[in-house]
Amino acid sequence: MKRMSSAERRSELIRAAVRVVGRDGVAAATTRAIVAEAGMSLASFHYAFQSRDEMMRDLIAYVVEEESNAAMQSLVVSGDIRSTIRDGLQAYLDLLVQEPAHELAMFELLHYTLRTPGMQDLAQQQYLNYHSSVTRVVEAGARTAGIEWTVPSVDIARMIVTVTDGVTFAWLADRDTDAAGRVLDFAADALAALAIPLNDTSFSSAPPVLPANAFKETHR
Amino acid sequence: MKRMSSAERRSELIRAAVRVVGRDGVAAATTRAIVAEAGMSLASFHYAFQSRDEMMRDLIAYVVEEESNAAMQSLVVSGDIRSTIRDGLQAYLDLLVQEPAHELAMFELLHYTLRTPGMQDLAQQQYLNYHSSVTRVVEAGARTAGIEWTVPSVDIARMIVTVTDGVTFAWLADRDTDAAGRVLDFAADALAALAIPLNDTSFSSAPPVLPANAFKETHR
DNA sequence: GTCTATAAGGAGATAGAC
DNA sequence: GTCTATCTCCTTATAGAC
Repeated sequence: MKRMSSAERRSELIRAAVRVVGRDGVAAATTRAIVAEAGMSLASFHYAFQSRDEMMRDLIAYVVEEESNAAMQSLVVSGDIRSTIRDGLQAYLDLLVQEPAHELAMFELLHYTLRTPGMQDLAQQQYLNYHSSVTRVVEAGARTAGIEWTVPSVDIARMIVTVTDGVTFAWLADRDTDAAGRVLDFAADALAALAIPLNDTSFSSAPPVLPANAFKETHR
Repeated sequence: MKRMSSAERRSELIRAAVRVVGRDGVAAATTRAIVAEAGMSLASFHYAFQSRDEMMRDLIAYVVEEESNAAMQSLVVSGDIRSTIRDGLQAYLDLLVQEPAHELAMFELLHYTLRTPGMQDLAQQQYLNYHSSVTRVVEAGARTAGIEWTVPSVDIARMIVTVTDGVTFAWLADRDTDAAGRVLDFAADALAALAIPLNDTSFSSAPPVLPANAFKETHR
């Protein structure tokens, strides 16, 4: 294989590992499977990384970063707050149905961090990241829809993550998309009940502007 | 080791495997680890089971059955429906905090079924079981609390499972018990809003009786 | 029925030629 | 820097003595 810097090689290996994990799962992501996917020799792996665990740490940091970015780039405001929430949740469900292996892989990676000694901190970081990303989306959504949350937005975010995680797990098991949709209906109603319209007559008139879109993938 | 019937040996191996999976995870539950836990020789394993996968199938059927039973045996009615729901959810959270490895193991087993070819049906069965167990609890709870659900009870059950799964995952990652409690507060409010009091003047007077307790573990 | 010993293969990691 | 060949360990599964 041609020469490349250690950094290049690490990045190519990580991207190969992401594909293997997404397709076949964490357990199948052996060093051999990863180098085969990347078209490298086995020795190159250990030239770039000291160990498989070191690579896994980097891989997890990489995907968490990627997902947090994805969460921010898609909130389509659809009139009232209830529709906005419901559409955002639906967009996540669509994503899940379209690429189930990806969501399953994210759960498996979390399990890996929870089971691997010395990596619990990474698991905590992973959810801290999700929750703060979704919090930002929730706050942007409130401004755009002209509402105010009656509970802290970080709690709203946690509820959204709770619902998407729960729906994901059940759907992965039973593939009942209609039932998942009914749960999202319920969640959207319940969350919208925590919003109150901003009294926008108290100031001039211009409704609070700000982001044009954010939401959709919710997280992960 | 002393002689025992094949059935006995299978059951002892499964119980040993449950302990290993609960303590160290699915990946650590090798045939060697299991027979060591059970105090048997490696050959005994393959005398009782044709393969490790066959044992895993039996193990999963065993724990699913166990959990479904557990769900039914604890609903403490605490006055109104909102408190009943909240207390049931809290009991589940207490269980999670007390024995996190157990809940993590249940998720890992579901992943195992989702990833193992020819076992997807088991995953479906697993959730069908949970949902129907919780449905029965939800219906019993309605009768005891004298309310009626405004949506099918199987949907109520699915929402409860969604919330407990989602809360479990986030808690396993960040161990934020207070935040988990706030999500459960919200869930209890939202679910209680789907109940309407039964007009118990329409019949004689005796409120619908029935079970003395069911709930608490919710599922799993 | 139950054991010890071993087969057969896959894993992570490394040595050493180029 | 990159490769092939190999080391060592651990896995599931089986053969064959008792």
